[in-house]
Amino acid sequence: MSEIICTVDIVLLTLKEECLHVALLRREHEPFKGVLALPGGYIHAEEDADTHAAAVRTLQAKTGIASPYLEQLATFSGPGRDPRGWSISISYYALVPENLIGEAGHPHVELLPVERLKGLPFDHLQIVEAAVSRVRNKSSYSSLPVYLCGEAFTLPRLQAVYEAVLGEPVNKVSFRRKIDELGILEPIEGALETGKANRPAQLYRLRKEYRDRLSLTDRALNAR
Amino acid sequence: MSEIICTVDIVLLTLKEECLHVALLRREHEPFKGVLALPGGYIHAEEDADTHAAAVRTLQAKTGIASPYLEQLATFSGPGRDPRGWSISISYYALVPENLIGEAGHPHVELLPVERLKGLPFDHLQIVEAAVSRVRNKSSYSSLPVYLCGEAFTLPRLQAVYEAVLGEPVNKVSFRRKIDELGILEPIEGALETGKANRPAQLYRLRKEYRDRLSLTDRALNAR
DNA sequence: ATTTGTTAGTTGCAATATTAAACTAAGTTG
DNA sequence: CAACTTAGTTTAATATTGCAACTAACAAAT
Repeated sequence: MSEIICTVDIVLLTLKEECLHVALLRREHEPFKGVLALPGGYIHAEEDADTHAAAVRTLQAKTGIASPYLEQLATFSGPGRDPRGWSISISYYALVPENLIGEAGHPHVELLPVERLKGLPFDHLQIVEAAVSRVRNKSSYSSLPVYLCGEAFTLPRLQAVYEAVLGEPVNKVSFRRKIDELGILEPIEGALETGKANRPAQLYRLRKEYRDRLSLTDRALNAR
Repeated sequence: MSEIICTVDIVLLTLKEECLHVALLRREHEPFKGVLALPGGYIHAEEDADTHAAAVRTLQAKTGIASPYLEQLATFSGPGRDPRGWSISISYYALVPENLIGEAGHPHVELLPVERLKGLPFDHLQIVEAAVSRVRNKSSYSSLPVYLCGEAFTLPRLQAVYEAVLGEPVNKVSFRRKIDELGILEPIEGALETGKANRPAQLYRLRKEYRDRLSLTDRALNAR
């Protein structure tokens, strides 16, 4: 009955040079040994409390990155996607600030722009595309992109992050109003981003209660 | 490695007496023999092209219903959800008009209101709640609820369906404008809903290109 | 045949939301 | 200290929404 191969795959996304990048690793074993692929691995029934735990464990083991925003994306399946046989991949996506990959991430993690990816094994291209599409969609009516920022950031920076994810400019006044309505940010008292040749910007941080919870709006931030 | 139990479960939803109902069946085998549960079953690796095909097959076999709007919901997993061992349920949700369950559906299908469900085995309550929540959310910015209507329906009827799903009244003028913008409907030439003691309403049908594709708006139909 | 009641479908307008453009604020650089 | 640059706010125009009132078209009652 169940000679089904059960795995998890993680689409770890970050913003690098104002473009979404996905973290890939060279496979250590066959099939596709040496080929760049999504971090993933078998579910360990003895050890994992559920597939989310399997994804957390796998991401930590393969990339060194712990507890980012991690959400289930979808399950991909079929007899052809893995040459070893009928397989299931419960895929997750994660968003992290770029510096976190440099600091906590293993040195062999490679970041590639999500546009014009090619040569990915299995159905990993399809999985990445689904993740990017999900992130773009969700970003237009939620606080999702804040997870691409670090601890502290300015509103102009956050706006640039939204614009990079959405792929289009957004109105400054509307953006600030929507972010205000989301109620997710708090100003860091007395902390300004100085050093640049202009008026310094207020630094903000994510409120504690939204560290791993999204905030949603009913009106989109952009025009989609 | 893989003594993992792989199943699909389907949350088949319909509108009955203006309330969302879920289709349940009494389990024929242990565990939970005789208890009302979601239609579901093992993935057949020899036979199924993927989990979507497994869901279609299972739904057809257990309820007699073929090719409704069927979409993947999420994957539920863990050692405790099924007493037989570490298991995975790739769950799907489907929307059908009520009469379809009466006609094509097997006679032992039971429809229960999704509110105040209790006594469901496994984590089926959680799965139903996730499905209902997804449907409510998606309905506010898409054409999803049309799949709860039959072949032909009037705009006032469709509005009542939206209101039942969303759980709140929607503005008539705005509703009609949004539905018009969705571009999913075409009037059935010369077909009016007669017989009632008032002006007859125009009958509409879903355009061919949207029979299994949603149409989305960026502005919600309601206030959420 | 005409009036009454009821719901379908539209129109006009007031209230609300969005956005562009202009403005003020506050720093660095030359 | 004038020039420049970006932060953040204000104002006004534009677009969207939603209420209320309207006309339309039927059946049932008179």
